[in-house]
Amino acid sequence: MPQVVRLQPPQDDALVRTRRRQIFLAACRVLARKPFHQATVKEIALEAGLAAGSIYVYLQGKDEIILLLAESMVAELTEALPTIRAGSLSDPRRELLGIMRAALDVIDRYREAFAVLNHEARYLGRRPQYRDVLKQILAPYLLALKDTLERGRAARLMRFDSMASMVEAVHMLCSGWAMGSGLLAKTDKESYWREIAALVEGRLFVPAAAKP
Amino acid sequence: MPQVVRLQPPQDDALVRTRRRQIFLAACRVLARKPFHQATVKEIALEAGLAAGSIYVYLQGKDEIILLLAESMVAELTEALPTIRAGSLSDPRRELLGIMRAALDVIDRYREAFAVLNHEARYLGRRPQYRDVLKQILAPYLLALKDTLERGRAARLMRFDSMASMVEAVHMLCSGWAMGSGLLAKTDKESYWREIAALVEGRLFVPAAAKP
Amino acid sequence: MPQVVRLQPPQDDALVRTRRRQIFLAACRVLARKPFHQATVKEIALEAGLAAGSIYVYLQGKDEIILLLAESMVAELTEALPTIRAGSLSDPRRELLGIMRAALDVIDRYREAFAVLNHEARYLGRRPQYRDVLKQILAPYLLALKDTLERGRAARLMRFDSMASMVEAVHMLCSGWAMGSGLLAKTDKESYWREIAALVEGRLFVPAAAKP
Amino acid sequence: MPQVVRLQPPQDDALVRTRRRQIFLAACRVLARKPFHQATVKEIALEAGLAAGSIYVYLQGKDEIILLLAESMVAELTEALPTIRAGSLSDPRRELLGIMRAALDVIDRYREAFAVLNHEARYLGRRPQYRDVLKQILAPYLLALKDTLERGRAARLMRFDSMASMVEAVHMLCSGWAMGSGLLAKTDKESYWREIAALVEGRLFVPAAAKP
DNA sequence: TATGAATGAGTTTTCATTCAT
DNA sequence: CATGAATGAAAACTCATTCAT
Repeated sequence: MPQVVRLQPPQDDALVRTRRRQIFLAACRVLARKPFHQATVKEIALEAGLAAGSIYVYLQGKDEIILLLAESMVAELTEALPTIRAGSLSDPRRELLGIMRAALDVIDRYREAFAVLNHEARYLGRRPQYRDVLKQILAPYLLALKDTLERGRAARLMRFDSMASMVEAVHMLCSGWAMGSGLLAKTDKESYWREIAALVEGRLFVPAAAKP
Repeated sequence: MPQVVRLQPPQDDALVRTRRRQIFLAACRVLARKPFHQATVKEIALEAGLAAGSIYVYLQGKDEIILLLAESMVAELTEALPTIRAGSLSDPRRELLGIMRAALDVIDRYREAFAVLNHEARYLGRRPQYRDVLKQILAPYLLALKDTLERGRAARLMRFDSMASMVEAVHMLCSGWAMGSGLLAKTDKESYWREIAALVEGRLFVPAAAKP
Repeated sequence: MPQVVRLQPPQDDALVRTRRRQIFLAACRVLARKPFHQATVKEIALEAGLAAGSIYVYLQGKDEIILLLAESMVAELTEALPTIRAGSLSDPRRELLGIMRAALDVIDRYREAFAVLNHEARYLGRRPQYRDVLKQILAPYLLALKDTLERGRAARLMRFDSMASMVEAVHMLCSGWAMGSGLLAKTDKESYWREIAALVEGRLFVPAAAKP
Repeated sequence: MPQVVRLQPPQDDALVRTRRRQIFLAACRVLARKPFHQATVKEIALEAGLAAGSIYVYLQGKDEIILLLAESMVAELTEALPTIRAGSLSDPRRELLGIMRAALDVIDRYREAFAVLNHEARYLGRRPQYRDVLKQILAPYLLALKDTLERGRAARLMRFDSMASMVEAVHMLCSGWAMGSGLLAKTDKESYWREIAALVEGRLFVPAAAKP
């Protein structure tokens, strides 16, 4: 599990996990109301049921809230992977759609916080000390995606040139949701999902008709 | 043209336009380096060749920089419309692709600033005093889009159920670029454009073959 | 006791009282040197032995310093009331003079700060959110005055038409001190007091000779 | 006429007087709405029908507005003196009451501005460069008062110990009006005047009955 | 661990004043 | 004389972070 390196890590036990979960959920609630830089550390701490200063026992600074968001969301996604794999009956196409749907669900669940994460990570990722940590956090999700795509190509069920741009495109499709559901109107998740699924099936999957 | 109401705006219109353009370009440069809330008003003013306080002669507060971004980008887009219409030979399909391409170009030109605009507008738009101004600023672009789509449907060249969701979807496709080109890797604009164009043609346009 | 409502006031009441007293005394010292709008919050904080930003733990903004002045002065006056009543032997005339003398003493003790309070309250009182708070703060003093005057009239020891204008007149006599002692010369408090006392006795009290 | 010493006085003619009068009246109107330090130079200039920077042709700085207030009010009072003297039939007692009534009228006419003048002059008067100018401006009024009082005493029509404290007391009575009419309620000018007149007659004038 | 008062660096914003036109 | 755009010093206020308890 991706764990941020700390000088004096708190006694890593259930308490830490509980507290970090509290903080994550509190941050999501607060960030649904106001942008990252208007949300104060104190506000998030209080929302999490902690005193203003106590957050620093579990986080080294405000920026780490961004990492915590990424970490927690990826964790939820990762937890769903075994079930998805089990339900895909070894068909990489089902598996891909399953992963994408799971990502969409997580993003939708923490819609506002995801938008914040997406925006802030852009800048955080430029600072060397965060760049690697971020990559590390995202790794489980990206690896799963890549693995599924690769198996799909190997089995001649999917077609595409570049793995990198493919992974990226899939991620963009998923996260486009969070963006679209912001500025303009209330998009319907299910109809958005149907669009995505159709797009993926049409352009990525090798047509079944081509196989006789 | 959307113009923010000011108590005592400077009189000289040409000067105001020049200065606001300077500030817009300066803001784009600064926002390419750091997020909105880390970019200080002073920094943007200096980048624009103005003294720290002088920005307040042309802007009522830091938030208005966001409005200025929207205003300036939409203005560039709007200026391109006549040419697009002229070149479309009255074919709404060509026109739609032209508008989308123009939007993509503007977004790509001010990539980082657009991402900031996109993110901050989400929060700005919640405050009533900004909501309407934002709508007003976006209106010329959205109206042109709507008009083109409507003519396309009337001429039985395009097909879709809801106008509103269509406008939204098109906008999402265009702006997805700015988001995607941020976090992960450097996407190639032309290949992204080909994806968009293919998607629009395939799902939105009435197939030519169906017409004989 | 009039207490300004705060979102998250510090919990420890004794500490709050101590700090607010420190700030009050510091403000008095600073306002003896310069007018309210030239006295910076930082200067008052430092004079109070606090860091620049710490004043905002106990005050919501600079304006509240005015409220703090009123609150503190009225509190000192109110504390003296029991002693005054005890020493007046149930004679409303003695009581009235006692209250007026106590007011004069408080005003003289914080002469400069009182002048500031008097001036600034004029403008603060126009803003609805402050108007009621100010009234609430002054209430204990005005009520005591009114009560004494009413008992004096009921006992046929004092004579006057309007209670409201009487309260006002008495207040003006007391606070005239702070104003008079400013611009022109150093007036002698005791001789000013003799004037006031003579005026009140002569025009307000029913002559003793009229009672046989 | 009291004139502030200036390095490069504007061509002293009717224009200067007109402009300074405009500025004075504008300042009175603005200061009726907000305190001195919230009233901007620009606002006063515009209210006077001048551009923001033009005020500096007639004033050396914002502080001089205070001097202008004093100068203008004293001038109005001084202009009334001949008429008062003419109507007093050489009776210093009538003359004193006339002067006081004239002062009360001026103060009432520019009530809010007078309160500002009264408050700010307290601090302005401490700075050496302003102290003497202020004295010079007030001189005509104070001298007239002193002269009348002295003639009253010489003619054995008035009685008092110290001339200085008498002048001061009279001034306090007059200006108490501006103060009293601020914080608490709307005092009636005429009833206030009757109080003053009675007070002066009772305690200052030699009783007519004592003369036979 | 947990607290929350204290800190002070950093930001936005205002506005008196200047000066080129 | 008149203008009003430009300036930049100064001030109020915020808040991430620390640390004694």
